[in-house]
Amino acid sequence: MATRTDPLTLEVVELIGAVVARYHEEYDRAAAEHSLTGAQARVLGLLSLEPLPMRKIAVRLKCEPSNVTGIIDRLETRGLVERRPDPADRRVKLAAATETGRRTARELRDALDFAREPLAGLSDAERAVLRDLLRRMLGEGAEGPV
Amino acid sequence: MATRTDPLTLEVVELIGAVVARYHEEYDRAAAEHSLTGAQARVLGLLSLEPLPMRKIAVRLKCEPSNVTGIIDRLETRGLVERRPDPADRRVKLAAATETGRRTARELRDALDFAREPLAGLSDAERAVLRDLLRRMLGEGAEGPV
DNA sequence: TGAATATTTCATGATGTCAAGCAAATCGGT
DNA sequence: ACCGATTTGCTTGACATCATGAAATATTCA
Repeated sequence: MATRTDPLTLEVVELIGAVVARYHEEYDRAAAEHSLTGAQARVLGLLSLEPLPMRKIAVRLKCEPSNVTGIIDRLETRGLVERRPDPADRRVKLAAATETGRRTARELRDALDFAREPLAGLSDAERAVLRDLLRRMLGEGAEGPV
Repeated sequence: MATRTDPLTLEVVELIGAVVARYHEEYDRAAAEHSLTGAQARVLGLLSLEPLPMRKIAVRLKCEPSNVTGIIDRLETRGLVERRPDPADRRVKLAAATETGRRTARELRDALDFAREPLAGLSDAERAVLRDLLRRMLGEGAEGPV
């Protein structure tokens, strides 16, 4: 069994650190091209799929709801998102991407090279192996993707 | 060849997103146990290996040097880091971890379960495969680890 | 009615950028 | 070798974003 100090494990951990760094670089770069911050791009991506109450956005982002207020404020100011009342519960405000917001989110997804470029060098079989290893690494506790 | 929309590639990208999220959770949690922010923990980790000029810390963090000033200020206030003059160049200030800082950095590394826990389920052979796939994913452009 | 929920506001702090400033090193022309 | 101009390293200040926590408000639920 591997201890945490064996060279192979250490190298894998280093590589994962490099993947994390690379992921953020790409994400922030793509966001910046649309004058968005990473957090704004992430929320816009969520809302481009479906409107969400503020509270649920906070859960997805793992942050306080009061924080989400500001992020949505800034997206709303730029016309990418709008607040709608929830007909079922008047306490709730649904944040929804506008048409412009959905377009921006699509462009952002397309610009995110992290998906294609680094994986392009791997064959289908290798990608399948990678998928299985990552799945097992993340274990059962990892339901929802980002 | 895989397009960016084939289901396998998409799942791998999702899994990588999950790994990134998990990595940060673990890192920030470990840092918070020592009342450190993620950025502070990262800098302290760097400085526990060797003293660095402010400028080089900024390069490692990919941020402006003026930002590093504040981070080092806060670490210095808590006695984890000290500024020393560089004998070779009097413009330069070397940030160095104090004895307390090195101890904190060591405890932090030990508390970082991301290294052991998720990888513990993989055999040596599987870890080797994972290493090779990650290496190829990152390509040649990925010299320095985090 | 009273407790719980959803959102916002306010205060505060960490992190990030950029522009401006100072001190020290380096360069180029004489 | 000298001296002025530029460059380099760091800090400061102003400002925006992101994050937390406490308090206020409105609405729902028991």
